[in-house]
Amino acid sequence: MGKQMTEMLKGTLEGIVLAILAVQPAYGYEITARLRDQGFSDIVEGTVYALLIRIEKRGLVDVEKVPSEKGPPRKVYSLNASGGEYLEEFWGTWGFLAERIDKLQHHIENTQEKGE
Amino acid sequence: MGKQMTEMLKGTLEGIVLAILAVQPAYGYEITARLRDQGFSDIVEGTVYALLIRIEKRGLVDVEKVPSEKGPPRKVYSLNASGGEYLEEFWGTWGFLAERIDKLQHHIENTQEKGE
DNA sequence: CCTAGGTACTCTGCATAACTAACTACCACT
DNA sequence: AGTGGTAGTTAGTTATGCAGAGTACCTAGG
Repeated sequence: MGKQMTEMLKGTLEGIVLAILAVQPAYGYEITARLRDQGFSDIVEGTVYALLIRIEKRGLVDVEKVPSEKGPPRKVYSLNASGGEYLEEFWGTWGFLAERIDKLQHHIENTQEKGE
Repeated sequence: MGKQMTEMLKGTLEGIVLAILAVQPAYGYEITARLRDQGFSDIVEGTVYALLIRIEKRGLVDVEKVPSEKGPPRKVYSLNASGGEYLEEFWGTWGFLAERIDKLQHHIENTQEKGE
């Protein structure tokens, strides 16, 4: 989706993945596939795996190794209490930002109506 | 506002500043002050100036030096045609991302209603 | 047997962008 | 001379996503 999206995903991708895990536990390959289904077609596998390791190190998720029928064992991640709090914080930050940006956008629309 | 906001601003701050300039031309110090007024209380001056230089190098804005009564000359930035296109693209990218994230959030709310 | 391909995860190096923190410069007032 | 508000610059750090290659496990076809 281009450079703009890449930069915008910094900081939001983490929340997106945590939100996916809040619905139900999942493993990396599955999360990547789900992101692709939801329209994030350019998100790279390596990015997701790195992110998962990061949030694991921060203690936001619990991990369980589960054997797979079709390949190497899966690392199934699930959101824990700490991750839940962090996700709440994320919603707060996101909400704040989204509100300001929406206001700016509407302000421009109104300006253009009157102005040009 | 903390680390989450810092990361989330990557990619969006640029759009925010371009949007401010779309309303009317402004200089760096003024933009910083306006951002602070709008609730981005922790945004650092250096960040804004660096961003302005970046978008100038990319040709998204025109610059004019205007003497100030109260200090060094101001660099007044105004959005040009190229910047306008880029801002349109930004709205598209932002809209896409905001839509997915909002859907995820509502999905979680519904899941929690039924589930726990 | 061994090659191709799907599943699943790891790793190194790179680019970008925001932050920290200091600095320069101009002006007014005391 | 010193303080403080205005206005912009710079060097170094950190965090995160991408590119691209590699490892490992399993199944099916030639």
